[in-house]
Amino acid sequence: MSTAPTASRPTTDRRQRILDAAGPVFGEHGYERASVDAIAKAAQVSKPTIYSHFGGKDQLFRVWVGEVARQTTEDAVRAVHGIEVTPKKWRASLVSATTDLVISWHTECAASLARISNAEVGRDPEIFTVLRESAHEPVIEALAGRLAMLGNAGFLEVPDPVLAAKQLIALARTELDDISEFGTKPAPVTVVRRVVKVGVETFLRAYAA
Amino acid sequence: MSTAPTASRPTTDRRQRILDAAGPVFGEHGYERASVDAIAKAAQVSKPTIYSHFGGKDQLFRVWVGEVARQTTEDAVRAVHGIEVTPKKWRASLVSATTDLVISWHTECAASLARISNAEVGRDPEIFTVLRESAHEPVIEALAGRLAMLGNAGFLEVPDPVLAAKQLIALARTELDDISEFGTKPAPVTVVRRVVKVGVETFLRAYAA
Amino acid sequence: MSTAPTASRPTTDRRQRILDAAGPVFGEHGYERASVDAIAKAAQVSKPTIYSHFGGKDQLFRVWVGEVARQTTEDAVRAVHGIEVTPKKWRASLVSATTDLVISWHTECAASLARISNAEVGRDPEIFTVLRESAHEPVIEALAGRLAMLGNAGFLEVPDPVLAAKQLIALARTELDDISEFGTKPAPVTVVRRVVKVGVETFLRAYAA
Amino acid sequence: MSTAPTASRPTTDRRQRILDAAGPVFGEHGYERASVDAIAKAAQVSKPTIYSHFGGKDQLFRVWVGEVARQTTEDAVRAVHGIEVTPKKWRASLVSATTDLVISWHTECAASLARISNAEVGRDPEIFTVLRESAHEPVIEALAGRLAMLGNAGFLEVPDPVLAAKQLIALARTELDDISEFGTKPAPVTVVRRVVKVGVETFLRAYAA
DNA sequence: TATGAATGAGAATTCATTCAT
DNA sequence: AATGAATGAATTCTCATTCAT
Repeated sequence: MSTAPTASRPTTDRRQRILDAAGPVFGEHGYERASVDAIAKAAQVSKPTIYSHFGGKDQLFRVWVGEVARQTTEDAVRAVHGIEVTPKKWRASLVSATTDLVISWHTECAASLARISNAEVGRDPEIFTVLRESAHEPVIEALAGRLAMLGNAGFLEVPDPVLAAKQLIALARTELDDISEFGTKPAPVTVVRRVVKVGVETFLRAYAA
Repeated sequence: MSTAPTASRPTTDRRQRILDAAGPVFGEHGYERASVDAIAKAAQVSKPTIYSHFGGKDQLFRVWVGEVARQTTEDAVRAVHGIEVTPKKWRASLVSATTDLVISWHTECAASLARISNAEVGRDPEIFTVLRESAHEPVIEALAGRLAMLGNAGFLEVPDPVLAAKQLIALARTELDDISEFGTKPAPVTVVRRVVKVGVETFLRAYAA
Repeated sequence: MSTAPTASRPTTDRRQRILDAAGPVFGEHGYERASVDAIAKAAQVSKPTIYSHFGGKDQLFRVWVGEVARQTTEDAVRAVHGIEVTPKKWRASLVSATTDLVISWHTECAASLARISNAEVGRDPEIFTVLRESAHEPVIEALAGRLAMLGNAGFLEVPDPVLAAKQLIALARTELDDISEFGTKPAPVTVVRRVVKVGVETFLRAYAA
Repeated sequence: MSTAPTASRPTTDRRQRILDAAGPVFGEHGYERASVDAIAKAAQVSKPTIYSHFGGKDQLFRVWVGEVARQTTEDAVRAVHGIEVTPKKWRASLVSATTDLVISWHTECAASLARISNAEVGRDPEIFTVLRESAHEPVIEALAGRLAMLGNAGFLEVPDPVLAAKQLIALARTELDDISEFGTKPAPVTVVRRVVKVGVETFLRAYAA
C-alpha cells in the first residue's frame, strides 16, 4: 500500500543504488579515472539523477568515503569490543580483537578506500575531516577505552590510552602494506593473523604492567 | 668559451629539467590531474620532447617516483647512519637519528610522493616494486643493521632486527599522518621531534635488554 | 506548430546532419585527412555528439560508405530496370540504361567513394563487405537478371548472366577512369555517352545471338 | 680508391635504401598513416636524410609511385611481348600473355600501389600523370601494337587497337578486384589463370575476324 | 523527478619538419 | 652529407556537466 505501483522505486532507493555502484568504480579506478558515466551505468540510473542527488562528482566521492568509512568503522568498533577485561581472557582477546580490527580494514572496499582517499586529500581537504571523524577517531576512542580498562585492571601500564591505541594499531599493521602491496593484493587471513600477533606482542612488551 | 651564448643549455640536461618540473606538478595535482602540457610548460620544453625522452606519461611518472625515492632514501639512510653504538650515545642518537629519518620523509617532495604513489599502484603495479626497491628496503636494511649492532652490544634485545626496524619506523610515524593531514600540511619540526621521541620511547620499552 | 521556433530541429535528425556533413569532408580529403573536427563543424554539431552517435571515426566512415553505397545503388538498379526486353527497344535501352548506370556512379559523391574506399579496405576489411553487399552485388544481380531475360528472349546468347553483367560493366567503364582522372575531374555527359556506347557495342559483338 | 673507406656507402645507395624501405610502409599503411619516422627506421637512415634526398613526404611518395610503376610496367610490357603473331600460337599466347600481364599487376607491391595511389590523386593530381605515363600508357601502347599485328595478320578484326587494348585489359581483370578484395588478399595463380582466360575468350568473340 | 541528448574544455599522443652539430 | 634532438600544430577521443522534455 505504501509503495506506488510505478516501475520506479522510492527515491531513497536510488540514492543507495548510486552509492553501491560508486564503490567498485571508485575502488577500482580511483577518483579521476572513475567516470560518472560508468557509475551511472552500473547504478542503472541516468547521469542527471546522480547530479540531482549528490551535486557533483566530488561530493559523491565525499559521501561515498563517509559511507564506507562508517560501515568499516562499525565493524572495527565491534571488533574492539571483543577485548575482554578479565584475568584469563584479556591477553588472547586483545590479540584476536586486534586481528579482527585489522581484517575489517582489509575488506576489498575498505582497502580501496584507504589507498585512494589520502591521495585525494590534496584536492579536497574536507576528505581528511570526513575520514578522521567517521573512521579513525571512533576506533581510536573505542580502543583507547578498552586499553584504559586494561590499565585500570592492572593488566597493563597505560598512562596515555589514546597514544597507546594509536601505537597498537601502528604495530599491528606494520607489515601489512608490504604484504598486500598497498591493499592491491589480498592478504591471506593466516598471514594477517600471524603478523598481527607479532605486533601485539611487541605492544605488550612495551606496555607490560 | 666554446659554446654559443644561447639561452638554452647543451640540450642534454633536458631530461633532468623535465624530471625537476614533473615533481611539483605530480606532487601538487596527483597523477591524473597532472597534465603533460603543464609539465612541458614548467620544464620549458615541448611536449614531444617529453615523449621522446620518457615514452609516455606513465613512464615519466614511474621514473619520477624512482628518482624521488632514491634521493629521499639517500637522506634517510644517512640519517640512520647517525645511530651510534656506544654506551653513552646510543640512546640519544637513536632518538635523533630516527627524528632525522622521519624528517627526511617529510620533505614536501617526499610527502607528496608517499601520498600519491600508493594510489597509483592499482594502475601500475610496477610502482610498488620501484618503491620497495628504491625506498623501503634500503632504509629498513640500514636500520635493521644498526639495531642488530645495538643488540650485539647488549643495549637492546633484538631477536629479529628487520621486524624491529619496521616497528621502530611504525612507532616513530604513529601520529604524523594525523598531524600533517596525510602530508598536506607541513608539520613543525618541534612537533615532529616530540612525537618521534614518544614513539622511540615506546620502542625502547618493548626492546629493552 | 507545436514545436518551438528554435533554430535547431527536434534533435533527432542530428544523425543525418552528421552523415550529410561527413560526405563532402571524407569525399574531398579522404579518410585520414578528414578530421572529426571538420565534420563536426560542417554538421554544426559538437564532436562528442558524433562520438555518441557513431562510436568513432572509423565507424562513422563505415556507416557513410554504406549510406552512399545504398543511395547510389538505388539509382543504379533503377537504371538497370530501364532495360526493356522487346524486339524494338532492347538494343537502344541497353545502351541508354548502361549509360544511366555509369552516370549514376559518376556523381561527385559516388566517385569520391569509389576513389577513397578501396584504399581503406587495408585498414578496415569490413568496408569491402559493406561495399560488396550494398553496392556491387545488387547491381550485378539486377543486371544479370535483365541479361538473362535478353538471353531467354533470344536476343543475346548469355550462358553465364552474372559473368556477362560484370563484363558489360567493365566494358562500359573502360575509358572512364582515364577520362575522369580517377573521378577527380567531372566527365562531360556527352563524353560518357559516347564512351559507354562503344563499350556496349563491343559487348554486343561478344554476346550476339 | 674512388670510394672512401668510411663505414657508410656511396650516397646513391642511400636514396635506393630509402625507396626500398618506403615501399612496404606506404604499401601497408597508405600515404597518411605511413610515418616518415617508420620509413627512416626501416631504411636505417635518419629523417633529415630523407628530407635532403626527396624534399618531403609527398615528393617521396611521388617518386615511389613512379619507381614501382616503372618496375611493374617493365614486367607488364615484357608479358605483352609474349604475344606471338603466328597462326598456330597467337590464340594460346594471347591468353598466356594476358595472364602474365595481369599477374605482373598482382605483385604485393603493385597491388598496394593500385589500391593506394588513386586515393591520393585528389591530394596530388601529379600522381595521376605519373601513373599514366609510367604505367598505363606504355602497357596500352605495347598491347595495342600486338593487337594491331593480330589484326593485320587477319586473325582478328581490330579497327581501333588502343580501344581494343583497353577493353582486353578490362575484360581480363573483370573479376579480380572481387576475388582479391581490392588487392588485400592474394589471389591464387590458378584462379587468376581461369578468370583471365574467360575474359580473353569474351574478347575474342567480340573481336573475331 | 528522471532522462536522452548535447556540449565546451581539455586530455594524451603523433607527425612532418627543422636546427645545431 | 648525415644526424640526434627538438618542436608547433593537429589528431582522436573522453569527461563532467547541463538543458529541454
